[in-house]
Amino acid sequence: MPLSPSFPELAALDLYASVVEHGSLGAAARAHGIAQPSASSRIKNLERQLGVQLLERSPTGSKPTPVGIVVAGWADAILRAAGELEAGLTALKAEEQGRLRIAASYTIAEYLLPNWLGRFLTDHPEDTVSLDVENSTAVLRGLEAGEADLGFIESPIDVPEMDETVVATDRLVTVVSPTHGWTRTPKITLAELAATPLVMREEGSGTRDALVEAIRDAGHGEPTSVLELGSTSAVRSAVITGNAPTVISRLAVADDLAAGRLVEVEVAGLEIERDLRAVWLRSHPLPRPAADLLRSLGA
Amino acid sequence: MPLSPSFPELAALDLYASVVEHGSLGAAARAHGIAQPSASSRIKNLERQLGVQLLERSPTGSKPTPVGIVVAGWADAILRAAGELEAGLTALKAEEQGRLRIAASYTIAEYLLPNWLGRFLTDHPEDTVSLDVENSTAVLRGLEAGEADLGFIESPIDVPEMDETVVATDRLVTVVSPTHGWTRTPKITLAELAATPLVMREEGSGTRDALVEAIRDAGHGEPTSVLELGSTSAVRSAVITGNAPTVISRLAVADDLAAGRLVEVEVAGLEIERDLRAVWLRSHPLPRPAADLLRSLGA
DNA sequence: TGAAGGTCATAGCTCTGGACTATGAGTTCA
DNA sequence: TGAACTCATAGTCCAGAGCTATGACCTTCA
Repeated sequence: MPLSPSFPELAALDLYASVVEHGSLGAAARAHGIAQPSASSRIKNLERQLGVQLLERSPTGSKPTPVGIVVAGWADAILRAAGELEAGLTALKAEEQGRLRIAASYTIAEYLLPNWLGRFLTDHPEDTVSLDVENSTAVLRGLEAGEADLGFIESPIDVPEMDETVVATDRLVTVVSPTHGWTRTPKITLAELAATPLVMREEGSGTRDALVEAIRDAGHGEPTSVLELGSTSAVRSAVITGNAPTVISRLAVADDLAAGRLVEVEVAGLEIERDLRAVWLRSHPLPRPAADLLRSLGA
Repeated sequence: MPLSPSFPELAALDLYASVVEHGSLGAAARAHGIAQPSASSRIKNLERQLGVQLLERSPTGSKPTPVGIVVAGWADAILRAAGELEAGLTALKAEEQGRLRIAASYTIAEYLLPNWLGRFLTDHPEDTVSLDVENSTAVLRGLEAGEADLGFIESPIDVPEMDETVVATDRLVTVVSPTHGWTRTPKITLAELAATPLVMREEGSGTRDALVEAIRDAGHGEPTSVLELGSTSAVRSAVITGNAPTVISRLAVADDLAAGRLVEVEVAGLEIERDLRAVWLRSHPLPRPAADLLRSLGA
């Protein structure tokens, strides 16, 4: 569902955040490299679009109104998400040219790398990072071919000439919307899960394969799907607004769980964990930026 | 720090998300009520701004490229945050006119209510909600004066004529950036925390008071601050980019913890929990929309 | 095979809206 | 009292995004 057509633009929210931070329209204008009257009119326009007054203007500066404070918090969340896109994209765009060349699988690239890179680039402004998103085998191939310095993958490797270290853990979790009956049950059995139609990814997805295998190994046959969707975020949305459970990467729903949009359900006997690993060629000493990045991950 | 000046606008990201969802530019254009060539040029412009090709166009439709898939995920996170602002603001704007009138404290209004309301309004499109953001005493006063049907507060109440139910729990957590030494220590003592300069809110903030009290009660004197900031999000940012710990509401940093931008540190003997409660006047039967909302929270 | 119904891109026109400069009014402070 | 801030208004200008019309390409089906 598209946003309302009169929803303010990112540039306006960004400017507003700066006004709150600096305490004046003029200072925010300077920070954004625009003229003060432009800032003034942009904020006025923002208030018109949102339909509320955000600022108390005075000859000594501008302070957010009570409503403005709440809006500033929400705007901050949007801008943070935008900052991640920017950080991630910078690396994606750098392609082969970065000083630190990373190859990573989808899940890691989407949910973890933008943060890691953002932090890394703040600490090491002189470095540049390039990112390639591929599946695990392609990541390993890229390392062997010398096209990447550091790889991030989701499965254990079996390659003697590579070193590895675990940098994070992912787990498949069973989640439902907060109104679902399972939120009031202490623990679901694997048989119950297997008997319940789920929202699922299409066939061939790694997540789906792992779940099917776990249920089959436990002797409960095949899980059935009530809906099959082509992307993780489509599955998320369907579960939030619908009434069917799904089994999904915890990374993909971490913020939904934190915010209460989704609730995790414990399933007895279902424990699908995977370590997320950094890998690199043992024969080459780890380049300095790569070692710095690993260190900043606490690895 | 402002976003890059050529950062794409929300409208463009929103349109792109629709293209990925519908599989064609024309269909997305229809969903947004614009002409197909406008969508075409907007997406082309988006690709120019981001500097990457997002779509594989063909006479049968458009599919995201590998890069496009990753970008779609990031864009989705931005749009979700924008949706929350929209949901929250709709209620704020409704002021006194909503059928369900809510009064809530800042923390709940900022971090929880947009979700709750978004879900509630999806399930009950015929209802309207108005929201007032105030401190706890004002919330109770609003209920007594009949200006609100349902209140949300962070402290226990002591008013016999009110009913209440716990809808969520907040906890003050000690957090540091992932590079901080404490991430490698099993457990910090309260004395250590008290002896370490912290990033803090200004004096008078509820969070700060609770912490000071806990440390004083344990006989460790007064905590010191290395930096005092006026808003929760400013504290968050300072801890993420800096090297000092803070003690902060878990709700405010839930996504940072999930994404690894911040790490929680356990402090022996520091356990500051508060139940977040819905409250209402016992004398009035809870209006139907209010009861619906509480039910959708699982309360 | 050819017409119908999809896809997307290009061309050319229109006009809105945001940016700028210049100015003025209000407040604080030395 | 004047300098140095604050913000708002007025007037001008032009880039950019929207629209319609059209054409090329592909698939489907009678």
